[in-house]
Amino acid sequence: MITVAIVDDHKILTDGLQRLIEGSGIAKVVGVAHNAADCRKFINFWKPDVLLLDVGLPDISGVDFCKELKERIPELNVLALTTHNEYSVVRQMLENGASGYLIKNAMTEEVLAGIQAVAGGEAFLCHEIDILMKRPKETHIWLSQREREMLKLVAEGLTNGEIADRIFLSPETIKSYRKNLLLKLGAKNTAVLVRMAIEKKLI
Amino acid sequence: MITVAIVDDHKILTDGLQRLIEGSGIAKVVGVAHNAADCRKFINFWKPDVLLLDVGLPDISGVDFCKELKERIPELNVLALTTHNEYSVVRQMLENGASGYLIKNAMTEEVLAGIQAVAGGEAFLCHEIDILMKRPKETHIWLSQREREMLKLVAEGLTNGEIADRIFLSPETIKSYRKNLLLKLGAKNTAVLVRMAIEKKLI
DNA sequence: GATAAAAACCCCCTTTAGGGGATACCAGAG
DNA sequence: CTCTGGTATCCCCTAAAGGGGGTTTTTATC
Repeated sequence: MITVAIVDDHKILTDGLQRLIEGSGIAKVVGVAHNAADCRKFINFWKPDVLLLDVGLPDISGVDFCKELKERIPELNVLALTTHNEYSVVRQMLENGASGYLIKNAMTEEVLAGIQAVAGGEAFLCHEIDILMKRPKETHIWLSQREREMLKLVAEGLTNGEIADRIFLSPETIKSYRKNLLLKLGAKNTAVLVRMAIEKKLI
Repeated sequence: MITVAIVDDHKILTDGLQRLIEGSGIAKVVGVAHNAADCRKFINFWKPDVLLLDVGLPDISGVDFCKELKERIPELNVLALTTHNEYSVVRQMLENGASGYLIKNAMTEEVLAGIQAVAGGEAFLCHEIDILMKRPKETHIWLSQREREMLKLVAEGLTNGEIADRIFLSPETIKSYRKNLLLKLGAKNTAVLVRMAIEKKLI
């Protein structure tokens, strides 16, 4: 019997999910948490084969939390469970140690398939995400570290001069990065840039 | 026995919710849809006492769909079920005919309490939303129709001149509205304005 | 009938952003 | 060893945004 722990702030979902998993007969739920803090407390007690981890937790970004957990418990199998079907989020989660990725509008059977696969050490992507990741690279927007950093600061409302002071670069450099971001994302101006950055979950 | 229909694109959630409701003994699920189109097709066949309606549907805005349903079937009791705990969303849903409002991280018992209340013709807000709506008006941001329209256009990346052409006003008027929006939301510039507009779900 | 918003308009002036270039260094892939 | 991508820099010039005022009319509320 596979042991599963669930971390998600939506109590209605965790409740339903628990019934669903236990009703399946292939796994049992050994723990549930609604935030990262509780998960940290109990993870060593639960010792689950699979951790179903929501990326939209209230107290920490899912990407950071996944990284933290994998550093502390390298043998833990993390199965991401989110509403985001954005390339950038999936990629960041997988890069930070997630073994699988499910979106919340996936089929119920996919949850069980995901749990079985991940518990067995395999990777697992739900159908929709699998399709998404197989699309040609050109259709995805991917930014370098610096560009993402720049985008965050722009979205915080800093001017080129302020960003320059903050990260010790020339204001002209910031200007160039900014122009490049507009080009890469196909944005007309800062307003659209910020909107796209949020929509595509780049920041 | 109360009859309930569920409209939510997250299949995992609808599945779990169905088990949860039917396990409670107070209500039974007579229909499930994962988008607005299917809901439109079956709503007259289901004739539910309560419609659990997700605000984040893929094919239409929850506010618009709620309005549409209440116009077609005025006696329908809509119980909104969403992830948004923003004043503006709750207010718009209630103004457009929702009888109750639940957030997805509410307690399981609140779902059942909400269904019972709404089926009995009463209004229902889950605890967190109730607290939110009772907060003094000053702590909420509320924009006029025109201001919201303006905010949408700004977030689309239109310049003052372009907005002026679009809605047949003077560019100077747009400028004034824009200044006022920055003031009202406490935003430093357009970047922050757009970010706040999205975060607070004002657009 | 007063009061208070919302809606629409106008001027001046400074700062910032955006469009168009160009150059240089470094690291890793082929 | 070349070639690409990331990083960092600079210049010119125009367009747009932002900060500071101000006025009028309509419409809803008390």
